[in-house]
Amino acid sequence: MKYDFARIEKKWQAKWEETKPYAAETGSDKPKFYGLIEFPYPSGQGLHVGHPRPFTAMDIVTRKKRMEGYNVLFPIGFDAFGLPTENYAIKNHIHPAVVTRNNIQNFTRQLKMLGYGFDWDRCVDTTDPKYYKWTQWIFLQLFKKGLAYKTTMPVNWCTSCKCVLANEEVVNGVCERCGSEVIRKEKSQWMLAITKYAQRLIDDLDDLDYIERVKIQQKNWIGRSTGAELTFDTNTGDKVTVYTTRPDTLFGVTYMVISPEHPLLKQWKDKIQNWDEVAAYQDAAAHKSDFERGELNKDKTGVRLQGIEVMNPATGEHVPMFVSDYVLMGYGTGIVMGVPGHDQRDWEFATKFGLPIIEVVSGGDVTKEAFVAKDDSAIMVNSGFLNGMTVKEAIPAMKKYVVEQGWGEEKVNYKLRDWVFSRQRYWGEPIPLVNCPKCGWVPLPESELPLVLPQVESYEPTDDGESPLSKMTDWVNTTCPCCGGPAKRETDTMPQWAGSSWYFLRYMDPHNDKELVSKEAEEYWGPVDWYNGGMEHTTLHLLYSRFWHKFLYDIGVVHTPEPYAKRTSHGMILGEGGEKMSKSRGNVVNPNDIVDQYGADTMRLHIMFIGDFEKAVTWSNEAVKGSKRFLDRCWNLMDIAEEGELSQKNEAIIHKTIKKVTEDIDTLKMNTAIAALMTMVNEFYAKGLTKGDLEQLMLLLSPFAPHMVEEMWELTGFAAKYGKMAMQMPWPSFDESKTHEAEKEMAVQVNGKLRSTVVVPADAADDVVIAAACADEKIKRQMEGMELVKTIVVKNKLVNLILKPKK
RNA sequence: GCCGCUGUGGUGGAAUCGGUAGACACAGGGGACUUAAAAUCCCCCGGUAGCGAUACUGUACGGGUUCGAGUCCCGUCAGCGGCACCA
Repeated sequence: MKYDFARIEKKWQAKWEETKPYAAETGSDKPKFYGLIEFPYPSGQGLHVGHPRPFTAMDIVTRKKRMEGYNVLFPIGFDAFGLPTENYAIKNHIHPAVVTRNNIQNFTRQLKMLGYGFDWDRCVDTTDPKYYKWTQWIFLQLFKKGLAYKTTMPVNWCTSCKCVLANEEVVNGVCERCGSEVIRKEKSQWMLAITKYAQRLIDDLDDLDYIERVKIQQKNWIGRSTGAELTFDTNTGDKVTVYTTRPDTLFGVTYMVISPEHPLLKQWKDKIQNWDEVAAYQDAAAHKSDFERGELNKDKTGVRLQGIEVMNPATGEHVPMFVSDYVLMGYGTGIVMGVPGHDQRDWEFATKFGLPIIEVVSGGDVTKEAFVAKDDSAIMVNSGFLNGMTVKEAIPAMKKYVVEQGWGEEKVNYKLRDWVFSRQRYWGEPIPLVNCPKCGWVPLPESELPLVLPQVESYEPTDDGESPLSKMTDWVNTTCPCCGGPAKRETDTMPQWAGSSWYFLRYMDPHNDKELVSKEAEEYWGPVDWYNGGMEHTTLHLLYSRFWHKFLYDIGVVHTPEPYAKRTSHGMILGEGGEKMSKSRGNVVNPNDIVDQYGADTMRLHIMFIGDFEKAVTWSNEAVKGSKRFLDRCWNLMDIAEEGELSQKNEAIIHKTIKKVTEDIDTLKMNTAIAALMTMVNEFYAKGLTKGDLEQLMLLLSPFAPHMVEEMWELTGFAAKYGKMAMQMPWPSFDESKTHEAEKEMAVQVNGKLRSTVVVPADAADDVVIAAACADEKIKRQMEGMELVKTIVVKNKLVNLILKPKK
């Protein structure tokens, strides 16, 4: 009989739909396993070939876990708020909710076509008011705890999306999503105080089973640095405070620099003799985009503040002060001390403005460039009491001294900024706050949640940077929940990242209308045991959701401080030619086409076989045939399998393969697991097999090719025999002692070079192996005129004979 | 500039703790079956020399450690990813 994948896949998908073998049971006595994949954004293009890679991998992991006796939660949902849908809606004059519904339907159909074992009854949709009620609820809790605040600040503004962006959404100075220029704009925005959690977000990484590069990238993004804040006296009577990681270089300070945005400048307006010049510089800086301002190798610019002088407490000397845009307002104090001898930026600035350069750490030539010591054993010079110390000694010594003298204090800084949380767009969760002229910002009572997104005529972004909701006067004008007086609703919406920051909790208890998640369900399922997703979300979704989860932990909603016990990441699928798949390149592969031509099981198998899961791989339509061929060969084994239990002749290969597949699935080495299965099948063809042998193959193959295996399971009578589907059987176990062959082929080396091989009994004693090696014809020839001076035997692997010419 | 990762046949990729480099596939070549094609089955497939046994050589490059290095150490080059005027 031919392997008719189209008929078989349809048949089993219908059966699974009906009998729900993937339903997770909250509270079951079995050990739980919660496997999670990043829920997709339901775009209009439908499923991309990139989606099945992580989905299939986690599907295989969870199918194996079920067979190992776990109560598995493997859910799916849709992260459906966001700009592409909104832009499509604007262009085609269809409501975004309608677009979203259609896209979700399409995605659902495609995901079911691939045979994933999702518990569909737990499906969530972030745009469903029953879902975003709780997104809004979490925001209100953040607001009540003072972690959501509104402030006016320069923000990233995408000129094309007409919307603010979080720092994490700006890549190389352009919008992460549309690639348009991002400029800085003063706007009043809702912010979330993620920086309050910076230290915990670093510290708690230590105990998590995340792949190392994710941890490193998160730590770099949070960017912790330790140093000191130093306060200097000025001739105006005001004090200025700087942050430095190198207080030991205080004796080398020859000037100070203040950021153009610093409020102190305005305060000094009357004291700065060249105010007009300074104001002009401030104005110019304000008109530069972040990209222009941050451009590499750019000339240092600045203006000296005439009339302002700062005293260096270490030397008692007065140094000039400048305004320059190389100092950022958002980091440290917005003022830095200039140490041109030992900071390249300061050196460039000092050189340009003719400022003195003092060497305080020896080892370089500060007349040519700043000397930044690579290790901390360089010696301090020209630095009073620090002279002769190494940098390593000088830093703590100076910190201590600074504190004793009352000049400043030790300080930790982070590059992480608070999260800009409002967006001037329609298709997002409304922020459930009301602005009352008397009471200020007032939260909506929780009983009034969800605050449903109103129907509007036009959801186009406005040129004045206000949300489309602002034009809905009926909706905007409301009464204050606090005093009952007239008040206005917040018209900005939440960013795309809001709904995805907690969705994994909703899966645990998706239909609860009383709570975000019940205590019982959360304590049973939490935390997620294994979360796989893309590297591109490391500093966005992954960091944001860890932050929200920690907050929910603090207010007692969840029982663990971290949401995900384990995090792995998959590589991208590239188009033919090794380029990123894109419509414009015309190299996009649609999973539909592969499924139509070869079937879902081939698609699943191939996307796992294609290469190392963590690395990027190039898609090749040609190579798919190999995976189909393998499934055909598995199918055809039914014709040659003889009656009988597990056979003696195949025992070793079967146990070896069970071991390999079991271990490889746990470490996501799906490609080598499949290679091992191929090797076993090749051996079955060479040696013949029994139905008992075939049974083991079917069980091992079941997570990879579930449709075909169930059909084979039925045809070979095992379904009737056990009264279960293959996927419901226990995972095969192996006996370590049976994984070894009775005889081993061992390599024989002479002076480290391979010269021959010999076959000896497994685990043969060293002298037996050496004797066998010396008896080998090829080795005998090598040994002529030589004497054996040493032997090295590696059990079951090789023997190395060290020969020397006879005297 | 800083941090991290990766360099293996024509191609995708395998190689526990340092132990037979190229598993498993794709492509290619040869053969069987067939009127023919597809499918299937068998054989070959890093390079050089040789009919062959075999020998030499080979994991980006240059050194080193070791009985033995794709794997460890030092240096160089190339590519990828992240961060980037963060004081």
